[in-house]
Amino acid sequence: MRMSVNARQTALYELRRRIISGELQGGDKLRASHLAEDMVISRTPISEALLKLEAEGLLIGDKSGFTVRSFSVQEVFDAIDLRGLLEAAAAERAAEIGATEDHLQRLKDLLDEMDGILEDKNLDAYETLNETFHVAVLHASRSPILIEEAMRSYRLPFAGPSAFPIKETDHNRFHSSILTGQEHHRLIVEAIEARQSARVFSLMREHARVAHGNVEAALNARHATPQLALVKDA
Amino acid sequence: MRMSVNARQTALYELRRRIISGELQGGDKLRASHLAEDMVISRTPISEALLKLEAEGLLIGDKSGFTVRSFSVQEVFDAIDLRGLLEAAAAERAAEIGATEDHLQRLKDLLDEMDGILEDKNLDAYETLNETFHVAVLHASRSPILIEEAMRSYRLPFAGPSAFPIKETDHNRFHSSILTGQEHHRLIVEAIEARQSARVFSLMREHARVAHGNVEAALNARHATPQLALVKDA
DNA sequence: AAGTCAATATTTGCATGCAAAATAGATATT
DNA sequence: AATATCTATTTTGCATGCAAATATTGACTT
Repeated sequence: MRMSVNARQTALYELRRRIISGELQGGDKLRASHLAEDMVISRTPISEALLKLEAEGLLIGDKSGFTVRSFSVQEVFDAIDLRGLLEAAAAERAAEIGATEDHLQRLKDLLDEMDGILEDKNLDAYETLNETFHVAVLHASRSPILIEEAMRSYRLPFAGPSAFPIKETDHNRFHSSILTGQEHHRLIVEAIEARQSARVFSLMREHARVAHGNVEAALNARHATPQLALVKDA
Repeated sequence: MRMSVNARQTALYELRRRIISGELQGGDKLRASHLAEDMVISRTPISEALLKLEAEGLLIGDKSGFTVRSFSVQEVFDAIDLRGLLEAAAAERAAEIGATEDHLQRLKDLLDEMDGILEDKNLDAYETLNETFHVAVLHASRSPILIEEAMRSYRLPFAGPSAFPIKETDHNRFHSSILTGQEHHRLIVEAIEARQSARVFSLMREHARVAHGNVEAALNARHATPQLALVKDA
């Protein structure tokens, strides 16, 4: 069961995995003592992990004990929009201060690479690269505060830019939402380069909303998508 | 030294206090063992507090040990703008969905109360009420995700809506920035009531920027303002 | 059946012990 | 003087023990 060298990491990663994989359901009460026994480590690193995951927003710590948080559909949408908002602010800032040559080149390279991947229909690889692209936009803002906070918003398993809950269930929709997304990416880089800060703000914010439709589709399909394990049905 | 009933709270609050008050300087390395001895509690609750404060952004946890984080002036501005952005999103949402009668009434009551306080020149009380008002705007959004995240942005001692670093040093400026702020508040409530979401977004975002000037003034005055203790000079 | 309360069993909060890691100090080497 | 090497000291990571807090059971009452 032990997954990494030290107990602290074991506790944090394994616990997070269990939560976002759906192995632990929203509402489940967590017993530090039981978890410790289960992972064959002591309770000390477990408590620490519980505290961290509470700060991350995956657990709710009422007095005496932690409970796995569950999210309403509206909260899922809000978390996605929040990510869009923060990314939009970063893109806006990048346009305002002007992206460095390096940052701009990196964005263009990523665009090209993603184009290549789309031609090969290698959709799995796109998922990863998509997140890389989003992070590259954040970095173009050169604002540690914005970068930090936007990346924090990625932690909820359904909110990050690489969350495609329909990947398994609806291949067509997945493919077409990727095509739309890639179109957005191109416009976003273009707007940053042209220093159109207001425009890139709108573009980026809207770009995140592509995910709304996907979440809805996945929920209708009622397939047990791990990324939506924490979504409570109405 | 022990300040509250249980050691966990003692550790967290006391440690946070020491950081925000400037008692601990940016860059200082924290020794759990020393802190524990100093607060007459064991190292366990100290470690937990360190972890929490790292998640809060006040500490940086490099391998083996925590260091008090310090912020550049630009980072202070960015943190203020981030708060403004999140509050703006909440106000926008409130306008979009329409604030409930209760929320709107609460906002108006707070406006009146603040007016009264300004007439009495009771500026200290204004500080608290100002934050209450901002929180009331957040709640009008009825979005737990937004509320949570915006309030999180208040934690940095210079970023929250009740941070007036010039309160002590420049009474005139303090007073006039409050008057401007109160003007904004009125427009913000008006815009929420009129469901003018785009307008209230701009208003709220700009409202946070009042704080920029105050920070600059306080830094120029070079008085040791505790709220700016973590700001590293260029 | 539902509520009350005592008795019991779990579970947590927190101190502490100890091995391992990190840091600081001292001494030698270039 | 700067660098490297070894040693002594401090500090951390984590397990564990124990009292206090919490949850659970079940008998008893309404």
